[in-house]
Amino acid sequence: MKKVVLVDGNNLLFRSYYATAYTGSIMRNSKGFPTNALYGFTGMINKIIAEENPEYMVVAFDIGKNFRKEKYDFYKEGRSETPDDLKLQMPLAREILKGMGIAYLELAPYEADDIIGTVAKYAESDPEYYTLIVSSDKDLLQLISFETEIKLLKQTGFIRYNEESFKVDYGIEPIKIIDLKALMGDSSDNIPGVKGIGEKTALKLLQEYKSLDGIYENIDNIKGKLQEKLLQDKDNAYMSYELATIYRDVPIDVNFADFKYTGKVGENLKKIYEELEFFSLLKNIPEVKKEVKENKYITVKDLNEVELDQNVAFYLEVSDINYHFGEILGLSITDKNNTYYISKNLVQDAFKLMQDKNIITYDLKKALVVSKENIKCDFDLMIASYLVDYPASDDITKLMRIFNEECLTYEELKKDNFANLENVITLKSKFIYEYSQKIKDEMIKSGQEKIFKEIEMPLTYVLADMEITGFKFEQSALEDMKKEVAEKIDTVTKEILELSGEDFNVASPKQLGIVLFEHMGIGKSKKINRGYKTDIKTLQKYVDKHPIIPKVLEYRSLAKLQNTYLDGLNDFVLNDGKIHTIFNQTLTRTGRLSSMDPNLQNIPTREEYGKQIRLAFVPSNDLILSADYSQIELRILAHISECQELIDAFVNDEDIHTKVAADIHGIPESEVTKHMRSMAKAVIFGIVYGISGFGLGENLHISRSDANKFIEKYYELYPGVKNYMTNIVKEAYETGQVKTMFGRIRKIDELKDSKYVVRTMGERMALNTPIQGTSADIMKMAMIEVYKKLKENNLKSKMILQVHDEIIIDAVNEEVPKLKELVKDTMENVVKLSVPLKIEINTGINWYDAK
DNA sequence: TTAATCACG
DNA sequence: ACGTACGTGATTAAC
Repeated sequence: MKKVVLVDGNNLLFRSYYATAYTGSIMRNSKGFPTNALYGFTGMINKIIAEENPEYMVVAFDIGKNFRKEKYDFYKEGRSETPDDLKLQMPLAREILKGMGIAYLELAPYEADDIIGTVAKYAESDPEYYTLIVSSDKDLLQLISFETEIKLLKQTGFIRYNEESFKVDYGIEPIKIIDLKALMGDSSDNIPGVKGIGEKTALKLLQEYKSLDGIYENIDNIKGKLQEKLLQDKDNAYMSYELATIYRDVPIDVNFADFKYTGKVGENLKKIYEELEFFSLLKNIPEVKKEVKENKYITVKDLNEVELDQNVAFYLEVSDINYHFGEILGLSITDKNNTYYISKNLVQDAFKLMQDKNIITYDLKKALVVSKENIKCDFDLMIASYLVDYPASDDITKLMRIFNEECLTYEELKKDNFANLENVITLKSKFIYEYSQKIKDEMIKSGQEKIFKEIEMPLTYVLADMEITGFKFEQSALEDMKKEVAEKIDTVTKEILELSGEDFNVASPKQLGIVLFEHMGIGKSKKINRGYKTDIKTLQKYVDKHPIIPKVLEYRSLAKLQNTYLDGLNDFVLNDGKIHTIFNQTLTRTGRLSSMDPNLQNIPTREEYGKQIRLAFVPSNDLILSADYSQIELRILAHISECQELIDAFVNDEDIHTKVAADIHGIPESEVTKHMRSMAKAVIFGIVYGISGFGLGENLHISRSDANKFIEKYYELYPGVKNYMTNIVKEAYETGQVKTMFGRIRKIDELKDSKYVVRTMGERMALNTPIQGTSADIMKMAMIEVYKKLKENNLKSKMILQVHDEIIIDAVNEEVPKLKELVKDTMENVVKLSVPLKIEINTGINWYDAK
């Protein structure tokens, strides 16, 4: 016997909706889309599957006009209109079922009941099937038969009726539910029945006279008021009979093969759950094993048998996303004739085989770092993709997806313990071979070939070397600090709990907000999503209000130090005693690098205490040398805006902030106070970011109008800057993009957005990107030059880090004088602007001292 | 998974 | 009336 489960879909949706809607606020996703009915619906469907384990399953829905309503327009009258929030969710219920691989049926003008009745009828005609109907609607009880059962859902739990148990409970045949309804009516459907007869009387009558007909045939045997009522409403009774009868001949195709439930989940289910933010359900989706694509390749046994064409693409797979921790798993090479799979023991030799070829790949830096081979490659598809705005993730399959080239993602590949390695990497090298020319053409067409050839590709080699070299990290240098911080956190936590008079998690912004702003009533704070805002800026306002505030601030900074740096960095120290970061060369929208695992570009320096983390960053040679560009972004602003006043100031090596302060106040530089200088500094930085009067006011704790005056004055004094800002934004709107001095492009789609906030953000990006991006370009060029000269001069000192406007060199003592000269000269002269570039160099026995 | 917070240029 | 400074990464709590 095969089990067919028929579900009343509408019933489930309504139940789920009203189960939570009564509170007034229903569950929605972050976009405000209602999700309560769908959440309950999906949960119930899952529960039915788990409890019933169906072989066949169909969910039926009401849709369109209703033939009962057409005939009797009072039918279901008085029922309140389906709420919009529920209507919105209905189509998605169908989508979820599709995703779950469950069949559904709907056909106007029939109701879900009729469809269920029809399918059940088909099932009854075939002895192979037996049916279970799931609903909370008692009307459906009329469908119970020897082959059909009902799981009648109750507020909590359910009652399961078969023919026998139904008879025991009701004392009538299931089909007599119709007669019962004809007598007692149904207020929810506005079926009249016989006035004055309820369930009890109706059942008594039916037990005695078997049916509605039986009752009227024996009407003379019924006495008094009851007879009167029955005669009075006879027409209504028969009409109600008709309305209550489920129509079991709905013209639908009933093919049980279509209803087969396999448990196989469709790919879109994940997307729907993500969209609805059903994270708990997401976790329970059985992993869809993608079909492994048919793919021809040669598994290489002996490299001597491989004859490669001059143009080759390769892809190297590594066992960990953080390739410093991974090992080579295998290599694939594609040329115009073949694709080869090369197992890991042959990889090093395979690179030798490719030595004199024209090589292309994806993620050259990874290959350089992991193989330690000197691979001469002049086209990295990852970098070209980055420049023309294709996905340039460390997982090439994101890019492949764009071109509909299906391939297991790295995560999927790894989850399976790399079982499909050969297939996957051969697909990847083939993809690189086939698509590189197209993306290269787009890159050249965009005018970024120079950036690609002269900056990004050479830089890859420099970064690979820096990553391989690493930064020596002396954990022991932090031992005392670690102990001290742990003790301080302990004390401060106790103090905070004592001052507040309650026990809570200080690290929880939500709990902290409640304690400070509700229980202690320290002040007001902006309400955000999950509670009160408790960031530094907010807390700072009340720093003198209550002694708990400075303690919380202290706790925060100590916890940060401990978690991120004192404890966090240790995980990244390899056996060589060094930290090897990964520079992401294809991530930022401005052209900057980023650093991760760990991020070495955000090691503390602003606060003296945190700065001591840098004591642990030591040379593996003799000294740490730091070379940083002084005010490079402002110099670039002066250059591209052609603002003569600013250019002159830089040419004359003036203190730019003092000069601006003096200009704004109309006083000689000698009279500029510290305060005036720092205000001017904030204004200047604000300008570079495209600040508003409001923002500057917030920042400087001055009124908005005063801030506006500052900005106005600034524009008046430096009209070139104002001019630049106007023009660059105009250009950005016209072309949809901005460029750096060296032609790096950033598309700014935000400018096309309909929302004002988004557009103004786009304008600020347009303003800032040419400045930040040009600075990034200059730094990259400088790094390439410095690297080249270190090699040319056979110096053993090594560049190990870049922090946007600063490079760090692990220096050999006797090379330091030469090094200082070489680095300063190279970095200052890497490009010629209308203002000089200025380098400051410091050295020390660790990173802390090199300042 | 996302939000809040905080570290850097 | 709106909503308010560019570019990043790591950690924790909350959902």
